[in-house]
Amino acid sequence: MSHTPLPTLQDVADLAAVSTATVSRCLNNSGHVTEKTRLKVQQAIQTLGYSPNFGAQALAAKRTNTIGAIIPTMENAIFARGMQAFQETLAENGITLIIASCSYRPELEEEQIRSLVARGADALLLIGQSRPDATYQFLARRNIPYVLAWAHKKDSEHCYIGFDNQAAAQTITRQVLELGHRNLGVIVGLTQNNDRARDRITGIEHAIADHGAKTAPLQVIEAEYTFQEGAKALDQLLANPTPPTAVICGNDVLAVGAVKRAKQLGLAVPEDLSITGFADIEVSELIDPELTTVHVPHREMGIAAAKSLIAMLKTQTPVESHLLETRIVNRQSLGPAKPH
Amino acid sequence: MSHTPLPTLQDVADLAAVSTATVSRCLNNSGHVTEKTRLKVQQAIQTLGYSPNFGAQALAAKRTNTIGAIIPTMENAIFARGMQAFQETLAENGITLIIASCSYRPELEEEQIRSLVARGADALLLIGQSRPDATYQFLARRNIPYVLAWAHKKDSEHCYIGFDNQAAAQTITRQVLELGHRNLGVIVGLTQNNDRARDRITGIEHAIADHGAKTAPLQVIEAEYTFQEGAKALDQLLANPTPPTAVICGNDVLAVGAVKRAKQLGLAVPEDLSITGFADIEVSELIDPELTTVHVPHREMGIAAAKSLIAMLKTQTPVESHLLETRIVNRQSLGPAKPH
DNA sequence: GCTCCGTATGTAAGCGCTTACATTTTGGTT
DNA sequence: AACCAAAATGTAAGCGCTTACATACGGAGC
Repeated sequence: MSHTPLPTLQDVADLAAVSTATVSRCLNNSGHVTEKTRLKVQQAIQTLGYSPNFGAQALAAKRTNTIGAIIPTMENAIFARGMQAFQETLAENGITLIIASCSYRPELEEEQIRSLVARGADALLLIGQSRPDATYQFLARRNIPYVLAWAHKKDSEHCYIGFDNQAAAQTITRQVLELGHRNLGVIVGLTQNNDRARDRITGIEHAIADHGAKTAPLQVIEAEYTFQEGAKALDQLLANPTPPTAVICGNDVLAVGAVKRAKQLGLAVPEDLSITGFADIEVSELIDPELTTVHVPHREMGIAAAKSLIAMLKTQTPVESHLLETRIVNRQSLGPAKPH
Repeated sequence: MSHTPLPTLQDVADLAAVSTATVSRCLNNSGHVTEKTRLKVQQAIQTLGYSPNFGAQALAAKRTNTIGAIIPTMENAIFARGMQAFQETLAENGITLIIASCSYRPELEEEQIRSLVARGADALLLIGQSRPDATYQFLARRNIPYVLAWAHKKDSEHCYIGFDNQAAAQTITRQVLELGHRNLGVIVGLTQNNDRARDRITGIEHAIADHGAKTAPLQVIEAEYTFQEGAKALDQLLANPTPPTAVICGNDVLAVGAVKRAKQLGLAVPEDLSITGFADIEVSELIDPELTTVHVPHREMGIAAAKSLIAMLKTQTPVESHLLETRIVNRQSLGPAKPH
């Protein structure tokens, strides 16, 4: 299979009998072109099957119309729906998304950030805030706009597009306490490099402090975000001489794993043990009993993040943070504490 | 925040007191550079914080080190693990992955293919084979290598990296028949634009024909790949005056939805109704009873696809198809037919 | 009809890299 | 010490676009 070289802008210009500048102006509809010539050019593009060369465009225009996102994981559904919406919104605006994942490893995230920037990403979406100052400086140095999603912090220098993890955890914990539970267990992601997980623990602690009732000491287990780890964590919690009557999970994946394990152990959920989740991803409705969890506005968040980034790119100025609301979805896995 | 312009290759060359050609050779380690000068250059790159300009690199080298993948959906986990492995393997070879999804819509896929190529994808991964000739011609015209994953066809002009959907479906169906089931239902994805789904149905039909036993007419329901649709499809199947005793699903998501629905309806799985899946994704072990399903070598497939594409790019010649094995994972959702 | 001005179009200079080809250096031979 | 091939390095011509600036054009106002 031989191939004639692909047509270039020049070829189009020649065929349409105009200059390359005019063709370029048509392509980027940057105005100042008569309808008549626009048509001529369009015609030429059609017949040649022309399509601009990406590299040349990027080099000359100093932008790639590419936005990068680095998420902790693609393996489970936590970020899937949000990213989908993010992508769709970008696509509507002619921007391509490149996703990388970093397995919750900060040094890998750092590497991915550099790689995406080297790849020409015009802007970035990052998850949460905890990363070295050097990284933020790097982005500032290159003048790369970014938003931090899945979290929120008031009066920050960064642009957050997310929700208040602490408040959300606090709310669901309050509800658990109001149902009479006084011995709580917590299963949460590895807090080492995960500010969201830490915030959720803080929220739980605050709820307990605020409520005032005398409670057993809080038992916290950290676990990787897999069903299996959620199950193992539950085992640990139950090994305690006074096991909790309610387990608050920092994540639906963990919660669902815990529910499954509880059932295997012959515990009725929520009669013998209440379990709550966080995120409201699809599986939470799959498991029996269905999960009572914190609903996170995945799609809204993705859409808002895309819009903010696009605005930043257009105006070259920072954009306000955007706080989204979470709410409790009451399904079946949370019930009143057994009277003793 | 002002910024001095980013350092260029020339700056590095100046600082290291060599020519730009030498720096470029270091960067692409294309040999012919003394260790001593390599070190000098490395040094200069370090102190300047230099990073190559993507557009310029792409323009000059006529390649972007980018590979595109267009998958039907990111919303559920069907392709997640395979894509993760694909990505990792590409990354090891310095190649960036851009993923797009097309929601099982062919016209959208077409658009995405063009868009990824326009963005400079050097090669593509596509799912299955069914798409217009024009699309394949487009790729040939641009000389873009591609592989078709998640499927396999002997003696094809295309390079397949996948498994035999028909054979796999046939095998699990045989097992169902051997357990005495004579009235089978099928829940499968929308076959309209999904050759894998069609192949699986064919496999089921062949198994029945081969087995020879007298069976009730096969009832096939098509459904979108969501838990809810799987549940609805089961309802339809059970509405039949002689409902099936075993339901073969073309997909774990559908199967899991069906299992959940069966339990809601008070049917014991597999005592009252057997249900099988296809894909062996994470949720299949989550549901109770755990799903008996067809295990698909997700990661191997992703890795093989990456390697093939890389080889094609390097040698500029086609690469052999690669058939991967599936196997049945016997868990709990398939049991013997009730004697009547 | 002439001037003036706003709008449409053309000209051409890069953008920062890769690479074919030319040139210099190196080190082993005689 | 002179010679020569092989290896290392340098030179410079693009790659295909965008865009600042220059120019051409065409209608309004006098």
